[in-house]
Amino acid sequence: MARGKIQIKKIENATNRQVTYSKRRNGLFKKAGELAVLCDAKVSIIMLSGTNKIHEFHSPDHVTTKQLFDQYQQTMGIDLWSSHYEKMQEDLRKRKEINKNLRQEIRQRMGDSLSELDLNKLQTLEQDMEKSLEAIRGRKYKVIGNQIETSRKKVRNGEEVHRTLLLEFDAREEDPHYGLVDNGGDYDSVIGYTNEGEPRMLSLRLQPNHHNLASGGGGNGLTTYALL
Amino acid sequence: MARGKIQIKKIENATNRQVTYSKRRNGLFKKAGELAVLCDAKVSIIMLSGTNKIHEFHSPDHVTTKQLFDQYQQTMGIDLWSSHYEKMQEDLRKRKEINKNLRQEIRQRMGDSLSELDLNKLQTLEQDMEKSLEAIRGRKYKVIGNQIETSRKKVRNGEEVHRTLLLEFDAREEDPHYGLVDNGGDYDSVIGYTNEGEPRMLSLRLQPNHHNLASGGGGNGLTTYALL
DNA sequence: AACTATTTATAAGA
DNA sequence: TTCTTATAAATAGTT
Repeated sequence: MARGKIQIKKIENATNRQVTYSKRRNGLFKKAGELAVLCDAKVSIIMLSGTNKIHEFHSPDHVTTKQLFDQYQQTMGIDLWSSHYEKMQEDLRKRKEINKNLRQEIRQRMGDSLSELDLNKLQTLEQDMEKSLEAIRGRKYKVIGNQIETSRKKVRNGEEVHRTLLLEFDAREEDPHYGLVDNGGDYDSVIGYTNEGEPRMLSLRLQPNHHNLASGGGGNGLTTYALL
Repeated sequence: MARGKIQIKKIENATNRQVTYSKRRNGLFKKAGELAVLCDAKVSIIMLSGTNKIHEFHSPDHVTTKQLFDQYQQTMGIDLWSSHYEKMQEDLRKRKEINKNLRQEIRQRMGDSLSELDLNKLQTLEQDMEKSLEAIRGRKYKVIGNQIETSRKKVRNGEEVHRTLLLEFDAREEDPHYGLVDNGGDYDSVIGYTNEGEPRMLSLRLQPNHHNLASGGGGNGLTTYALL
């Protein structure tokens, strides 16, 4: 446009290109500003240079890019980020709906909000609940059973410990040198229980009832003791 | 800029302003296009005229406004709508969590996923369910009761209609000129039922049983008829 | 929308 | 970058 016409195609010389970019950018912004004033329009220009630098022009009404975008949307009557948003909003909507239904179902299963159910549905729900209640009771009994089993094992374990202890007592009586043996056994820990921090001591005398000792091999050699 | 310099201030003549807007807009867009090509830049112009019409220019790389905005954000390293977006995501997250919990609760109320409940919770749940089941049963019986009541009323209504009809038959027999009277009464409609489109006719003879006719005032004067 | 006198933008050089 | 300046391009007022 001056000192010779140029072809409108990419300027290969980088420096030259940069200079032209700068000059023409100024020109463009100046024109934009004039246009905005002359014609009472809002003009925004956003440019990304080849080196990814951003240059913006906004006529006084626009001030910020966000304002431009907001106004753009408002005027266009669309939501530009709806592509992002719409899916999200749809998801949100569905989830709200599901949520509502789940709550409703729970309420019905809790015995509220039954008025909207007809006889058939009530019948189904009742049967459903009976089945579920059965399952819960079953589970409860299973848990109780497990606990009984566990405590039974603990008791048995305790008994075992006692028996071992008593056998040892017996052994000591018969062979006193055992009295100094530290066999490292910690029976308290075996039954998961310690007297630690309990200064009170319980002393007791145990008297074996030997009525079963004769049963020999195979039998589990139960020995019971009576507390005196 | 031609045929006389102009002041850069709002053109008061509306037509003139509109013309200038159009001309200069074209000039601006042309310059923008040239700049984009010459300097390998991305240029977007968004204009809002005084009459709120939008005009846009995008160099080929930008194509859509959304792309421009996306690139703008990317290059600026900011997310203009993160405030919107983040709130939404947080909401979505919460709702998913609630949803999960609701489902879990329902599953437990349905008798599944009980393994994570201890005895205490099972006990509570069982009692809860019993109470709910009671409520459901109660509601069921109420619905059944209502249905019975409704059907009883329908039957009673039907009986009433029949009674009225039969009284009329009696009246006609005693005073034959009623035979031509169209009293507009449509008993079928009273019981919500029409024989319309049913060409078949049922003729029957009715014989009043007068055993209650003597009861006089106050009594509802019931008369029963036996079908012959 | 077309014309055109004039202003403005700007390419190349400094 | 900025200035200069010859020249291309844009455009205000007119038709």
